[in-house]
Amino acid sequence: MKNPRDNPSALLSPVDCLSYRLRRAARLAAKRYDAALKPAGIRNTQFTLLSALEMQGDITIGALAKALATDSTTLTRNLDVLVRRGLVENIAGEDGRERIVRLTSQGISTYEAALPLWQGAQAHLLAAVSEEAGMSMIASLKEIEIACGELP
Amino acid sequence: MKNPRDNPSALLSPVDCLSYRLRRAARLAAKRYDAALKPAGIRNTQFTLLSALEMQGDITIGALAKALATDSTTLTRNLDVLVRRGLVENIAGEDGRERIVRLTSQGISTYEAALPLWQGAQAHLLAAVSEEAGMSMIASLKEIEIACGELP
DNA sequence: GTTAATTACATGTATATACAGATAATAAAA
DNA sequence: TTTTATTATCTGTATATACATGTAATTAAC
Repeated sequence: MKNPRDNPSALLSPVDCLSYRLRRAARLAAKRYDAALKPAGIRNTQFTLLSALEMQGDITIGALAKALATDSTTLTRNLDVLVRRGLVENIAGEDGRERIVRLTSQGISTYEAALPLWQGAQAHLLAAVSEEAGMSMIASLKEIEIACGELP
Repeated sequence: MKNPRDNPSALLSPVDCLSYRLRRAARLAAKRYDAALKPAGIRNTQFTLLSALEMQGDITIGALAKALATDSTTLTRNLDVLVRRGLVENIAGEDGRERIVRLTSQGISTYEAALPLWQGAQAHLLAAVSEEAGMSMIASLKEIEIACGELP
């Protein structure tokens, strides 16, 4: 019985709800990363935005939202926080409807200060879990995303 | 190279941030469960609360917060929503500081209406992922929680 | 070329989340 | 027993999240 389809009842109790377990693990993990990133003055969610902007360069809200699989209205407000703090700036795009965002020099500095802190937290956590929950974990999470993304 | 410790650099790029991947997967999963639970008029987060109350019976905020690994202040407000909707009620405990919560009859009805909807979503998702991302997934998530919980 | 449809983003509203600090009640200490 | 400490919960504040809807700009239709 290697496949859950062979024994679906095994995970059909609400305590094993995939959404609940993901949410719960995400909450706890967020705390650890937040603690590690504290010296840089940002949260793990903000680190994700900074790293995405650092990699992608100038990008519109819509494109970034798609890349991060998040709602664009959420992204708008999350970015506003970083703009207020001077880590991100807006630029006018060719298309008057678009809002192009990029890191400021302060945003780059903050990201560079945060990167080793993040790496420490990531390495620490990966070292604490088994292989099953390490390398394969990320792959499994992506698999879940695909399964969730079947609907529009 | 079966253990991530043997090749830590593999997951040391922010796109593979465990916190980010968990958050992202949790967001997408939540959408699916929310859609499935819509006919019952509750969200997946609220379903978790109802199911916990259904199983635990009368319980204080603090005890429930510990069981759900959530902040008690968060729980206070999340429960308030359900109290406003008449699904949960408060009772005075022996200890004047405690607030004991329990399902109302309407809360029980809602839970019973939601349960098969939830089971459908859970079964659908489990059927869509491989064994690696199914049964072992939950175990891996719990392992991550343990790794995250090392600190107070 | 003016009108209609689409697109990109912002706003209103609501929930989820948690830290810091406040409040009230119980327990411990003196 | 009065004071002090602890405990349980709530409130203030801030971020994260997304749906429904609004607005402005671009494109397509006519």
